[in-house]
Amino acid sequence: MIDLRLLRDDPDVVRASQRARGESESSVDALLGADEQHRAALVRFEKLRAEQKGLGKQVARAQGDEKQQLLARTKELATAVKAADLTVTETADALRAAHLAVPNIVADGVPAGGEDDFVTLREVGEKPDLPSVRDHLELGELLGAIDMERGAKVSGARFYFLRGVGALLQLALFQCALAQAVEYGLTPMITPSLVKPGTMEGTGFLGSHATEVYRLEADDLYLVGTSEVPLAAYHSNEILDLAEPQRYAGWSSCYRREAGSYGKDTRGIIRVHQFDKIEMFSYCRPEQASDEHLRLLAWQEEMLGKIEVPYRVIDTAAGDLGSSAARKYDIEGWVPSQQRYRELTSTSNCTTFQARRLGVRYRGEDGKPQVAATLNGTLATTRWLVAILENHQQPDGSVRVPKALQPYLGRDVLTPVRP
RNA sequence: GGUGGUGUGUCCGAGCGGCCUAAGGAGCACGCCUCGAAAGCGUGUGAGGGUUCACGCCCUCCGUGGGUUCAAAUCCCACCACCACCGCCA
Repeated sequence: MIDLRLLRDDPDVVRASQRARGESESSVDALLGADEQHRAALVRFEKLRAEQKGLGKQVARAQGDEKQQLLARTKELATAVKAADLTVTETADALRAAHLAVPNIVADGVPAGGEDDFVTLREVGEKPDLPSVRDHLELGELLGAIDMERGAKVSGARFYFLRGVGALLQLALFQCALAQAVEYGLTPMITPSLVKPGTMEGTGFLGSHATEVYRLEADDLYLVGTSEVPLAAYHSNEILDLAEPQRYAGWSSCYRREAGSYGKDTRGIIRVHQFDKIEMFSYCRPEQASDEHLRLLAWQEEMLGKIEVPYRVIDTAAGDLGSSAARKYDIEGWVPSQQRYRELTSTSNCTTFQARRLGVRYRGEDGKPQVAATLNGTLATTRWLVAILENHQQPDGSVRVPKALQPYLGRDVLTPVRP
């Protein structure tokens, strides 16, 4: 949710942000109107309520006839108060709905436009020169590392088994990532994969992402699509000490319905219903957020360096940000079989947008609670295996293990289990 | 799954229809005392919102959501969490 005070003081900033996203400005005016109506309703209610409380005290003291007269008046008042209260509730609900409909204000410097209007900040690493290219699934099958066929037999399309060196490789990658996180002072976390509706809603994933989310109807719980959800809600309705940013690295399985992506990336483990991920999450003061964002990005690049995969860093355009983010950087790794870059990480600066909804605050210099800023960024996912396998493949189908992962895997090359 | 109990401010804890504008204590902050400290004494001590140029005034919040009443922390209903015991499973 955006800051309503900012909206009242400077609605044009919000309108400009909407234009950059390619979204309608009418939602801004709807929010302004809802805010005004709500405040008017509040004033009316509070006036009546104050009168009711005052009279209530007189009733308590009065006797006989006087009491009866007072009771007659307070009865009328009670009806009026009830009606005014109902109006407050209604306008509050309308305000909330209008509030939720306005996405975060785009940060200065974010490229305008849609999905294809990103700006490439840099390209790093040498693309491998491969005489013949096997894709990750072919390699995964040769190595006995990925079993899509049985994934489909057991669970359906877009499910898979990681087996043998595949399972070990993922664990090695994740342990490596977690070790880096710990080295930089992040608190490692293993988080719940099922969350309550309020948690899912509070983190903003029931908005435009709603169709992406698995819901367990019998228990009214949701499967998370990222540990960002439990990590963001972890400190909800708390007042934190943010002298230093509080940083976490959450390890969880992630579940996505991938509705509307029929036919896209149907081969292999690039787009699947379930995968694992280590997600960094940071709570900090708003004025530190953009520095913190670059810090998360640097840590992601360090991890990419460790798996020795060529990548590019892109500054996502406003129209492709998602509602919570003010700015988003993606790192895309080179996928030789597709001769293009594919998203491996994403880091978002949500400024105060997410924290406001979740009630995450800190004490400012004056001791008053202020809304915190939140940021998140990927540190490793199952999809990285695609880039690792393909970029380090050798003509015989074996795969070189990046140096940084060797200690965690206990070997420097993965060899086919069948020719 | 069943039965019973509990849920109050930073914490402990009283309150069980109307001076609750939430007692009392602890903690914390400041001040006095002191060479300094402890003890003691005094003062203050939550969040959100509305309104106002401002001082201030007002409203909401006693697990959550409903309800009863002129009036709810207090009564009723539902839900949630925690504790205890029983059952079941490992």
